Amino acid sequence: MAYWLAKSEPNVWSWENHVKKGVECWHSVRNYQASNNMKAMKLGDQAFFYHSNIGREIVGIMEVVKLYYPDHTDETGRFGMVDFKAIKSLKTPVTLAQIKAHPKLQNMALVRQSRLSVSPVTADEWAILCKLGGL
DNA sequence: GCCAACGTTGGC
DNA sequence: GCCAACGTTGGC
Repeated sequence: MAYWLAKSEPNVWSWENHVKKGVECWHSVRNYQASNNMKAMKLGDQAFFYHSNIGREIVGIMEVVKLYYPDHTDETGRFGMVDFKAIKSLKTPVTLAQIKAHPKLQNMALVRQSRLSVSPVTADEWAILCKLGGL
C-alpha cells in the first residue's frame, strides 16, 4: 500500500466538510504532477488531508475508494481525480512548522515543493507523522 | 523549441 | 498583502 498527502484550503473544502460528507471526489486539481500522483493511486491507499494557507497542518487520514477518473469540472478533459473516504482525524494536528523542524521529514514534497497539491509520502514518513499526530 | 510574460499557489 | 517558486501560454 502506498501513502500520499493531499492539500485543500479549509475555506474552500475542509476536513470537517469531508468527515461530514464521508466520501468525496478530489476535483479541480490542474497540475500534471499532482494529477499523475492521483493516477498512480490504488484502492486502499491512504492519504493525509492537509489544510493549506489557513492552519497549515495535517488534520486527518483518508482512503482511496475510487480509482482515477475524469474530472467533470475540467472542460479541457486533461485532468482526472480520485474519490477519498474520510477515515479518522489525528488526535493532534501536525503543523508544517513541526514537519520543517523534524530531521527525517526534510525530504517531503510538502517541504521541498510547497506548491504541489498531491504528493507521495514514504512509509517511514507516514509512521512518523501518525506518531506526531497521536495515533 | 525557446523564452518572456503572465498567472497561481501557498508560506510568511 | 507580499512575494518567491514554479507552471503555463503564446509569439517568434
